[in-house]
Amino acid sequence: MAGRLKKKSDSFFENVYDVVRMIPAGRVTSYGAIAEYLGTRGSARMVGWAMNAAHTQVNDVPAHRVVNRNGFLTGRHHFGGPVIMKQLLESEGVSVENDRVVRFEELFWNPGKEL
DNA sequence: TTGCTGACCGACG
DNA sequence: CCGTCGGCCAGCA
Repeated sequence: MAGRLKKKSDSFFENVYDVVRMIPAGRVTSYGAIAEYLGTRGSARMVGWAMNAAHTQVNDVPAHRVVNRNGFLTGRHHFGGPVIMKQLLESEGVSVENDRVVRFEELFWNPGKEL
């Protein structure tokens, strides 16, 4: 069998999407945490940029569960609406106030730790 | 092809 | 305390 069971991520983006999809509902993570899990801690920017490309993906990428290190919804403007991200999070039971995730530290999901 | 940008993070002064 | 800069990598003109 020639090989690869899974295409092992042709792109760095695929890796990011895979991690983001693993985030359980009602939980949130940060760009840096994903980057660190992928082994590229310094490339946290690419994680955010991957989210931008995620919009082109047919698969549902819960990018709304990804926030910055402070728990602020930095990318809320990229969902097609400034309140979409907030509503999605609240729909999953995550309280968002002042563009910030309430009890972010409690809801924080570490991909390298939880897995 | 080269160069710029980008939803971040951490360090430094 | 707050402002600024560097780093990382991939997509796009």
